[in-house]
Amino acid sequence: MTVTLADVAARARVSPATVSRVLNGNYPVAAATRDRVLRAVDELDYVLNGPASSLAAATSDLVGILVNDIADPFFGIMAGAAQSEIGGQDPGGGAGPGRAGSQKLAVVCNTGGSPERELTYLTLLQRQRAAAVILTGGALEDPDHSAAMTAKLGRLVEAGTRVVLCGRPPLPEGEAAIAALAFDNRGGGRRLTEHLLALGHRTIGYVAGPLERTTTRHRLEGHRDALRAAGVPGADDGSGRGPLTLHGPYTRRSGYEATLELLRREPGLTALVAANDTVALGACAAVRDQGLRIPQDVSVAGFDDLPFSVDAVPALTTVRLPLQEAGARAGRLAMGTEAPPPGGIATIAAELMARASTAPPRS
Amino acid sequence: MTVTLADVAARARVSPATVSRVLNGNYPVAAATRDRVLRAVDELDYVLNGPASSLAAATSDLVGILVNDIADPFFGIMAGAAQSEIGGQDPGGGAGPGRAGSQKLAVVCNTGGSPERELTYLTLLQRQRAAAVILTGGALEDPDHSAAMTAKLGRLVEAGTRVVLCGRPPLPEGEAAIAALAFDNRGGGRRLTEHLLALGHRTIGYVAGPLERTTTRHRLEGHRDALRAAGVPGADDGSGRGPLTLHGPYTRRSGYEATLELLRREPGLTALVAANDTVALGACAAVRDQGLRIPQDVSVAGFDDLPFSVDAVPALTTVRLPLQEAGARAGRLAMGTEAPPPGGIATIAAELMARASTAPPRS
DNA sequence: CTGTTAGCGCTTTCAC
DNA sequence: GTGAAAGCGCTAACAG
Repeated sequence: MTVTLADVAARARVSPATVSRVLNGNYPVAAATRDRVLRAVDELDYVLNGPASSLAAATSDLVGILVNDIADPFFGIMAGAAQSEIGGQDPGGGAGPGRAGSQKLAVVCNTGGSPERELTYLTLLQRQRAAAVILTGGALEDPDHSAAMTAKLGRLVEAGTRVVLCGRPPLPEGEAAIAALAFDNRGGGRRLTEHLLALGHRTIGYVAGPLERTTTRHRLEGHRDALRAAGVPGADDGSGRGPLTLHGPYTRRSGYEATLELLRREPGLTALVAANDTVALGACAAVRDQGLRIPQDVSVAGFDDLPFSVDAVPALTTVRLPLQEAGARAGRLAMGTEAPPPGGIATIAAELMARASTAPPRS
Repeated sequence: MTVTLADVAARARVSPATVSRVLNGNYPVAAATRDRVLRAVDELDYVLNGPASSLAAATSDLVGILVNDIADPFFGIMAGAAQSEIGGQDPGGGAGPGRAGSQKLAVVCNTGGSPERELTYLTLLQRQRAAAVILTGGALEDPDHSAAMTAKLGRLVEAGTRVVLCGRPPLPEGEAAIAALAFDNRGGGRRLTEHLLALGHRTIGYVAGPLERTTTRHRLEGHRDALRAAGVPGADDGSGRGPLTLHGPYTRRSGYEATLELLRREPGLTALVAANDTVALGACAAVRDQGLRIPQDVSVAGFDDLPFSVDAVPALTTVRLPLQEAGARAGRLAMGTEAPPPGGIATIAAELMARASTAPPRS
């Protein structure tokens, strides 16, 4: 029923091996022969059988990109940039319908933040003998899950799959073969709070991300570092959860509700730091709904500098993460077209974007 | 080196065939045998070889979801919902590390709006013998590309791949086997403009999406329909491009620049309709930068009702599309767990969300 | 530069 | 309920 490589070979009056060589373009073939083969491919509308080819070659052209939330532009931007580097080039050499050169198939897999699904996707990709896997965004810090991840990634590496971490800290046990592009969440968090402190704020609420996520912890630590350095007390009770810190998912709703609660607990609050820009938007809405003005009554800051943040009213003070660049670099690392950073680890700087949503406190 | 099914069979003292049957669970196997096999799988940390299995079975468990822009939540929301339906269930039966039941691998492919990449991805998925393909968002209306798409999708269907359109109108030549979930962009566009007309606006600018996209055309047609029905002239010069209509990509920047231009051309503008919410945000920024107030001086409206729209200041009037529901339904159609709509085509309603960014004109 | 020959690891009749 | 055997369609040595 379906056309096979043998059919093409017959029509082009060459051996299957030759057709394979033409298609893979990784072997010298006479121009005349190649043309004949290519013509046969087009005439028969032949499409390579991926599974068969992967089986024989023991590798596939699948590259998996794991994201925690595909509906969040934070991940979409990184994934899109990575995908462009991987599968974005023009199909090589004026390809006809049947061919697609040595194209890799970059695909994004949405874990929804679930550790089980993360592992499941890795198994599925391992099953497909994926050429590479990119893990984006913060990791869960649960020891069991960490161990399972380390083991699974180790097996992938062993099987020849390239593994790249993008916006995620290196594995605890530091598999050397795994390149990591880590965001400086801690430094960014610190600079953001320093900015607030410099403006004169002393009572600062913090709407943090979900517990046990590296991203959450690092941003929070940066915040606490700044507070401590300035000798501002009260934000840390030693448990890592100050009375002015509330945890929740990376959603607008979480920002809204946590802000209401924080404002209730501490009416003297003059500034609010959110886990990210989306949460900050919710926080802004809550502040406003309480009849307070931003930034006159309460300053609000986010993190990530997603595209919509500059359009918030007032424009959101935040910390810019070069998501596009990081994603692209991860894509190149996955393709092997860029050398891994020294030590396998690169820290990517986070830049403070001071805008209109923060100002000196009222009094 | 890597563990194969034969290794498992040897360890469990059964034949490879039996292991295969246990793993696929689609055949009677004695409980004792099954346990022995499962134990061997866990002990050896066996992972099925996807390509080999796909080759032998002539199908794979890959499901492709094509999106125009993965960084746009419009697509992220649909893709995430679809992916949940497809690969989101718990791995069947307390699966150990090696197994992943009959899990499908739902993957999203970012075309970036490029017709070539769209075709390339379809070829790549065809190559992998994908179980299903979901195409989301508006289609390009170029006749050549349409023909190529129709041909390629026809071939996919022929090869047993289920094809679902989500938020995309049915193919011109209407392949019966392709289910289509189409948004009522036209009706939504019409109701939005009717709302503006009812408020008293007569000079309405329109920042449209890219040319030759079904989504762009349908929304614009709805707008024109409403104008025509109300007897408002000037917005249509018969070419389908009124002087108050400007086309551009679905970006904030496009909204910003087009709005500046529109305001320059027609200072008497009292309302502005944008291609979508993202564009509307850019439009708002431009209006504001011109020293005009929203909605007192100029009303602004978007389309899609993305999550951030309600947080815009003022909250954005827009048209809500049930992206989540549509994506989930597309996922179920792709899995075959939901019956296709009668005739293979369902039109999904678009609901007007009148909010604070629109109000009666000044004078 | 091209053809021949073995498999790659799994599924699936067909027997038992 | 289980085993044996025959491919699935391609790639990759080897020859020539």
